[in-house]
Amino acid sequence: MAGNYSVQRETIYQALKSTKIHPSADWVYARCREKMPGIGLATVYRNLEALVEQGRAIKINVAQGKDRYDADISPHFHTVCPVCGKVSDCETDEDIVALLERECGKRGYQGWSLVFTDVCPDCRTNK
Amino acid sequence: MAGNYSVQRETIYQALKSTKIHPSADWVYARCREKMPGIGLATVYRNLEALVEQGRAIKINVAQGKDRYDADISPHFHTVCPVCGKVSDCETDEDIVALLERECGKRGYQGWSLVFTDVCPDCRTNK
DNA sequence: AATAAAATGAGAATTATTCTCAAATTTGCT
DNA sequence: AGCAAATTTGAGAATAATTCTCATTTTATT
Repeated sequence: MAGNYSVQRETIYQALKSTKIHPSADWVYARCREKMPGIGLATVYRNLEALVEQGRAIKINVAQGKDRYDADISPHFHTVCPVCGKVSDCETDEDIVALLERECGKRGYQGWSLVFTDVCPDCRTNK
Repeated sequence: MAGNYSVQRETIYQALKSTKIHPSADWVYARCREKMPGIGLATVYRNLEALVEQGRAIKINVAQGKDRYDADISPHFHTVCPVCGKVSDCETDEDIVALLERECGKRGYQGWSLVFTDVCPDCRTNK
């Protein structure tokens, strides 16, 4: 297999690793442009997908339109704010992780995703 | 509060209740047009959202673009096929449900969603 | 260094969803 | 039942997110 590396891809990966906000493609694009003004949006989309395929990132699908990405591939839970769509990490109970991993294996599934709904502090305040 | 009823809304709800495929808006649209040829696509989108707000349906966010809806509002798990995006119900372990409900309450969250990744039989065959 | 393979940037194209608004339906009242 | 106010509809335009195309550049292989 040839290829599999480009300056852009690593820049994108670094940008993704640098944050815990579970950014969308356009956030990553803006971040990358600071270091690499010529980078294209399509390149960002392409490489985020590539990172997911390579197992270096995960994609989180939530309402509010945009797909979100996360370079933290360890098994963990997320919350989504039903008002603004913000995705956050939340306390991840290791016993539940173990249970889900076991359940997943038992059923022959490839993975799981546990997402809680939680109005975020910002949206709770502005209400 | 006035309003809150229309022939269209009930037709859309019936269409959604009639299937277990967790359809997207366009599927519901096509289904409704059989009984009500003049119905508009925007009406379907509007009412699916309304049903979710009323707690009569849930929205399932998965990759592959389209949002999916489900008139089954009982707590249950889903699988998503990473190849074709199909959403299915899967065996829902009541002990895990109870655990997640408890965890949710303990944390003050409003709800949870547990989705497993599983290549569906069709995609397993065509490979 | 030469060649093949893969990735890029730009913008066009596609897809899903939301918005706008005049007309129609439904609701609440008398 | 009849009427006004409120809500909802259908059609198509508008928006937003993502994917595609393709000529050029970068990376990998010899």
